[in-house]
Amino acid sequence: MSSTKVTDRLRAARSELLKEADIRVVQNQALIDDRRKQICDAATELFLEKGFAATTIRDICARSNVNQASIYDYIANKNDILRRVLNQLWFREDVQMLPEILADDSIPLQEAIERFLRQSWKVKRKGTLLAYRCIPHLLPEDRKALRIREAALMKDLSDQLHRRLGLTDEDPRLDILANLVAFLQAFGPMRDWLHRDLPDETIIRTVSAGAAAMIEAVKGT
Amino acid sequence: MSSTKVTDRLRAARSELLKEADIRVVQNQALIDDRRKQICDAATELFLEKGFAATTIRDICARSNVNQASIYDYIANKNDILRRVLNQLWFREDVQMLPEILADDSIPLQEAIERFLRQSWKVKRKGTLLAYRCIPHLLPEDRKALRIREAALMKDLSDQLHRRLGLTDEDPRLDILANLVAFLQAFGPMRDWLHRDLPDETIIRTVSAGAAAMIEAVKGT
DNA sequence: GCATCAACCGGACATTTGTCAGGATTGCGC
DNA sequence: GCGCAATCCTGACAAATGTCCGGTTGATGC
Repeated sequence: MSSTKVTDRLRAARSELLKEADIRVVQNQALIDDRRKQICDAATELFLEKGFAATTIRDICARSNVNQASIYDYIANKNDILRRVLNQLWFREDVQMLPEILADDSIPLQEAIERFLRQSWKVKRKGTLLAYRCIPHLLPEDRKALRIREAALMKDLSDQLHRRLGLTDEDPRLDILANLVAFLQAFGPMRDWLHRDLPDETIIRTVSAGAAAMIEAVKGT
Repeated sequence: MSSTKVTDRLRAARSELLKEADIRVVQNQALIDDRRKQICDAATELFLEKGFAATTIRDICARSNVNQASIYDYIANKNDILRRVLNQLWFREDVQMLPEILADDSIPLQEAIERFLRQSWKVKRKGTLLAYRCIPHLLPEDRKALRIREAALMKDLSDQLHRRLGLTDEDPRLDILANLVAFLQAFGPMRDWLHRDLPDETIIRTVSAGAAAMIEAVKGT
């Protein structure tokens, strides 16, 4: 299981976006991009405030200043908006995934996790929240795409952990650890209603140290 | 900060249920209890399957075999159903809270967490899932009740950890750890779509060991 | 100044939703 | 068998929602 292979699988999984409808009413591509950004920005705010199901097209139109009829010249339907928002916020190209960081052995485990969480919380907070909250509203095919992506990520992550710990044989606990670390990515976003008074940096460092200890603990059987 | 005081605060927080409306149409209390159970059971399933907002009163009536008009003789409205369901599943009296278990020093840290997670996952799985998913749909006052309860729990938990670790002065990281452990309660329920092939016991033990290591790691600065 | 066409929008549609009034039904005491 | 109170349910209402038809506006090229 060479390192390039890992990267390939990751890259493949990464391109596994949710399928966005294409609409051929408006032709000016720059305009389309503009309006879609307006729409998705408004939708993101609203989905986070009120949830997907409780947000109406009218809400989105009002906040984005797009006409209720015109909005269908830019998006196919409400679910299409959710897909676009998730593609933007959850499948971000500009955030390194943890296995990528871990592949560089010059970075200690704890520091790697720290870097991962810091990036993720800074730039993907909303996306994480949205993903965890909106999974039930996705269509089965979209949920499948998500699962494929996540499974590939987990596989690479557990491979990297395996390598880092210098284990020789399989250990099912690695899968659990991989899932745990991924889950911790949601800790900050999901529980910020409870510890809004603590500085993010303190949280990031404590969680990273904890995660590293958790992983190291596997070495001692 | 005596141990009895801790228990008092916990008991107080525990009684902080969400307020259920009382309706004075039907008088037979046994009947009321029966019907409410039917309704809440059906609602629980549906909320988990389709989410709160996407579930209609008609859905609940159909699955619970309660008439669409009669249902309002037993519950006040849709939100009232959610409150009752959460009171049943999330505020359970029959699951020990972690601070209670930790108060008994004869139980090692890891084993205490293990016991907590095992109980919680066996009996509160649905409740946990529901709570995390439905918080956005609660009315502000209900969310406040939840937050009060959770804050009290976190305070006690971090006190117990403080005591267990034998620390002498305050450490803000204890709050974070307390929140982390509480968050891990949701790990099994929330990510079971990804590791359905691993046996629960393996997961519980790995997570508990990890959590214990995470906590111990604080001692070594 | 006019024709053309891309972009915009007023208003409406069919449906679904939460809710409940008021009549129908049931079971019980006598 | 009758009367009565407790429970059930038919059917409806107003409001809200996703969607989009068909007309209007405005800029551009001539």
